[in-house]
Amino acid sequence: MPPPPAARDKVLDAFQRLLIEHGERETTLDAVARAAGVSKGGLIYHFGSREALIDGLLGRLETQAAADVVLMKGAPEGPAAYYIRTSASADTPLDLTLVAATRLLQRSHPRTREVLAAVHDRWYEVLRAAVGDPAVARLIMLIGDGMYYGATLSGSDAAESSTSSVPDVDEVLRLVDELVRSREASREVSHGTS
Amino acid sequence: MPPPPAARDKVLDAFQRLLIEHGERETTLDAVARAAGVSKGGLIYHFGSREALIDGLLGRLETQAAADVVLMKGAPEGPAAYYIRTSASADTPLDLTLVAATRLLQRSHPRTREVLAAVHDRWYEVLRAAVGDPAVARLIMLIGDGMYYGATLSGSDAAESSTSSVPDVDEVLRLVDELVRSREASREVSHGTS
DNA sequence: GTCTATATTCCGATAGAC
DNA sequence: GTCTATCGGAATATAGAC
Repeated sequence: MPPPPAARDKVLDAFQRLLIEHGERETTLDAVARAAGVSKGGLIYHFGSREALIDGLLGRLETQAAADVVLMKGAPEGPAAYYIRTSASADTPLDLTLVAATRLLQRSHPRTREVLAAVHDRWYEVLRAAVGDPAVARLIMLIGDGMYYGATLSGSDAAESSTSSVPDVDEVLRLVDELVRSREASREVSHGTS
Repeated sequence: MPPPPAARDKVLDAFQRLLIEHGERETTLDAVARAAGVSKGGLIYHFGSREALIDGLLGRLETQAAADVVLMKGAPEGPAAYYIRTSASADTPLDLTLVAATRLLQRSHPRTREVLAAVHDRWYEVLRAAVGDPAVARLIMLIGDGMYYGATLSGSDAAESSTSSVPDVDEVLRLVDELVRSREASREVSHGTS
């Protein structure tokens, strides 16, 4: 398999960047082509339509997410800490693709939502296998998702939150660890009950 | 003060609905006017431009959020449980406005992000005042935000999650309660240390 | 493969009747 | 206050040269 054409990736990069910085409305084929440094005709050669561009973005998301699941499973600090820590940042290639895809969310267009939900579910499966308790696994997902949401609210420049409602990652990890240990302790007391 | 004109609210309702169901791109002035049952000229009379429509939406969000803060402070189950519980649903008037505003998020347009961040910060202040520990308050916010994010991923129709990664609200509340009590216990042991 | 030029549809906003 | 009609510009997509 030959190396993938660089132009395709440049176009997808520009597509993502425009979605994040200027929203769906201003992300026209013209603007994407200009930002990618190609002509509109050149863009259309790689992605035959606007829909094809979205498909390309979702395909990239699935690839990057699959690679992330591998990293997550093998993370030295464990999948839970890995998930929370990576959810706090918003500047890795996967983060950019994820935020860009979120900008395309809408009810009448199920594909984007389906891919996002599928990726989400795969992360959950890894978490569930790592921590025994499904309820705790779900809670860890919620915390990670909350950090991800907060990262999209602040403008990735950081250091501009009005109050100190932005949490520190290590602080969060400490609390989660505390909860997990508290749960294990309470299970030892009444092992197998109810 | 006379009762506010019904047409304005009908237009804002349609604006929100279209943003949520069809995204920013398809939410044109034409489509909003049609969905609201008025003509384009009639819409423009109330909102002189597209920007004015967005301002109207953000103004409504601030009003509804302020009312929600009052309810949150006086909630019988406490602000923390109230916040988590309301974050799980996505069909109250406030939820609709919030999700619609989220569809307008983009870096180059700071106003939407500022309003969303300000609302977020006010909720945090109530939480912080209710639970003593700021770290726990931040964690509760994260969990609520995570539930909100999950609610936007599933298509509000519910009952269609591929795996069982969607958490139950009461289960989450139980875990949070467990963490709060575990924290209080550990503080009694070493009160005021480090 | 990448470009320019063009066809067609549609959007936001204005003008002005009622 | 609410409507119809319309202008200027922009968006998607196609045709075809290089």
